[in-house]
Amino acid sequence: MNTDRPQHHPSLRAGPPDEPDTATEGPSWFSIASVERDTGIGKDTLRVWERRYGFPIPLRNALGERSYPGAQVEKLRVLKRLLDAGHRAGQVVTLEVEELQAIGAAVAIEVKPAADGRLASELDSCFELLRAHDVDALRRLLSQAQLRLGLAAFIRHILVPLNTRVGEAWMRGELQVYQEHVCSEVQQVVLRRAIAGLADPGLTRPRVLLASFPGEPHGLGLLMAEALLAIDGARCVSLGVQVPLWDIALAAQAFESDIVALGFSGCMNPNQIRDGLAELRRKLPRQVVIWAGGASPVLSRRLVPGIRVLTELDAIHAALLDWHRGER
Amino acid sequence: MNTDRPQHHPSLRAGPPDEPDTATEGPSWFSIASVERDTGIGKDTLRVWERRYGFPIPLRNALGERSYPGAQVEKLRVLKRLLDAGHRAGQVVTLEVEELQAIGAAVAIEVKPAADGRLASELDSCFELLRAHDVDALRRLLSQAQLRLGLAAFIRHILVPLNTRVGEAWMRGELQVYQEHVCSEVQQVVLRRAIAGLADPGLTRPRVLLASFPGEPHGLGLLMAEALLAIDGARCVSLGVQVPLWDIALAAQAFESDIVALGFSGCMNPNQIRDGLAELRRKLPRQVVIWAGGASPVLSRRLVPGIRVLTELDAIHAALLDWHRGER
DNA sequence: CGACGTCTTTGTCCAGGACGAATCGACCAG
DNA sequence: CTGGTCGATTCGTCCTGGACAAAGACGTCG
Repeated sequence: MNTDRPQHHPSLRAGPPDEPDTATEGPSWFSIASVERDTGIGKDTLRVWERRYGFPIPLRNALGERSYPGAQVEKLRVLKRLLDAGHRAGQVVTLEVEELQAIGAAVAIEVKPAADGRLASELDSCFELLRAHDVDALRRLLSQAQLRLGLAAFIRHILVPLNTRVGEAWMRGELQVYQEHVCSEVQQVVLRRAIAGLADPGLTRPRVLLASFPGEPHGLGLLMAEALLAIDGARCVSLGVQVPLWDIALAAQAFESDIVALGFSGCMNPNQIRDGLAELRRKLPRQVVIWAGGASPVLSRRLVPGIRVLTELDAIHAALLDWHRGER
Repeated sequence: MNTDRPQHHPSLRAGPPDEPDTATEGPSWFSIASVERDTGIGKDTLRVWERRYGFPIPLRNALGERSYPGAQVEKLRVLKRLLDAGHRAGQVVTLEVEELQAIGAAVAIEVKPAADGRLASELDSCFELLRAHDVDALRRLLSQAQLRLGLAAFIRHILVPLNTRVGEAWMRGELQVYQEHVCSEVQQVVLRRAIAGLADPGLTRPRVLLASFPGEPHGLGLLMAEALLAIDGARCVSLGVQVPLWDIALAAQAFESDIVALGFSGCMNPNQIRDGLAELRRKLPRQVVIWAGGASPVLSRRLVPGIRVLTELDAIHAALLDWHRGER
């Protein structure tokens, strides 16, 4: 379970040792394992891209191992997001970073529903606070918006558009990854507080189990779903992210869940989703409903039967009504 | 970025299709990629173990690809935890599951400081509620304990021992993985609520940036650290888990952090920790302090200079005092 | 009993070949 | 034009088997 070394290309040190890299620049070198971790692109894929498309072409360290410059890793990050969005490797791998960002920007302008003015300006404020690194003010603003709009509207009209916007800004290179992290963290704080403040649902049904598959690191969507479910009186138990299939099935049994709700972001392997859902469907008793939600494109395509796909959060309310009506 | 298939070993279906696997058993097959994800053991390692130690020996599907039975995956999970605890592969890989669990149980009985009676019984209650799947009662009990003991004592005397105990119980096979997930989730809810309830620290120093490296999925320790720091008046910004080094450095600059606190659980690759810390130390200006905390055994060994290692949460308070005294 | 050198263990990397599933694109029928 | 079928291509992942360095274990000598 070992050995991994970013940097230390012998003759290629970053700068004079007494002038530490200012963090805004200063080249670093990454091993293939680091790159896999940081980009989510597998080692095999990296090697085969090199062979087929001529990118990335890492340097080699004294041992003959690949040593990727930071700039290539950066480009790989952008590539990965484009790939997650449905682009094909052969089409985009050879392009320059600017072209990639142009593609990202292009999809962005398409969607601009221009909500009600107040919401729009609130959204702008959030975005600006994020850019200004004012975490406290952002948290305050979001909390206020949550109280004013109510939890459901807050999620629909603030959080979802905010996340979309942040993702697009990142793709255009206007936002750093850490700002996305900060944004998630703040949203999580606000959401969890709101959920905790909801009345205890008591012994009502349905009982919903929330989780995401192994390989799926994003939990924000799951949390939003939990909030919306809790509003409608469902009893939620969340297992958090990265739960093995086996344990989802066991938990559903232990908690006597009526519904198992899974969240999938775009960064998860489509095949894992498909096969995992099929496997889970097989493991769970027939009367347990499975809901699959999230931004992953595969969900829109044909899927395993016996799974209800909720491509947007709004669908949760309707699906709950259906459940109460006895459909499943 | 594709292709991964648990199950479907052609001639080896789980059971009659109209009697769905009861989830408590029912064999499944896993591809090598699934096993890597579920166990954290790399593909290369799995193949080399097979060659060297004769375990695991997966079946092969029609394509000649490895197809791991669920039982082997289960054993690999136990193995991984033992390895994380410092055991050597050659010593343990060939043992039977029962022997492995015996090893796990052995370390468990060593530590039994037998705290004050009330705490001990409270701990027992938590554990029992977890076993009984009573999430609501567990959350209630933890919340009450937090209010009664205060946040710091709550973390030290309830949460830390509880997690130790849950980990050991899992190792002995008394608890399922999903119960660990539930336990984490509940703790997270209670902790976040407590943190949100703390008074806003205002413009005090130090400003602390919290994060974990890519590859480190556990955020609970980070959250506990955040709580303890917030109690002592530090201004915390958390980036959450799995943040690329680069972005930690950028964020430290953007937020003008005085301290960067990293969390490492045992499941992270030791080399990644060592190299990552060295790299980060190089990226950050000298006046920014780096704290590395967590359960990972590497932290106890000699490490990069310029990093302060906090092997237990209690050390945070002292370290903060040192910081205020101007040491760094 | 501690410091040092040697042997062994162990995880990761490499090359390059192979293959199935998904996608594309041309063609044809309605 | 629309919609569907069928080969060609694309693309990610898996395979084998060899290699090597870092870290641990072990024995020896001061």
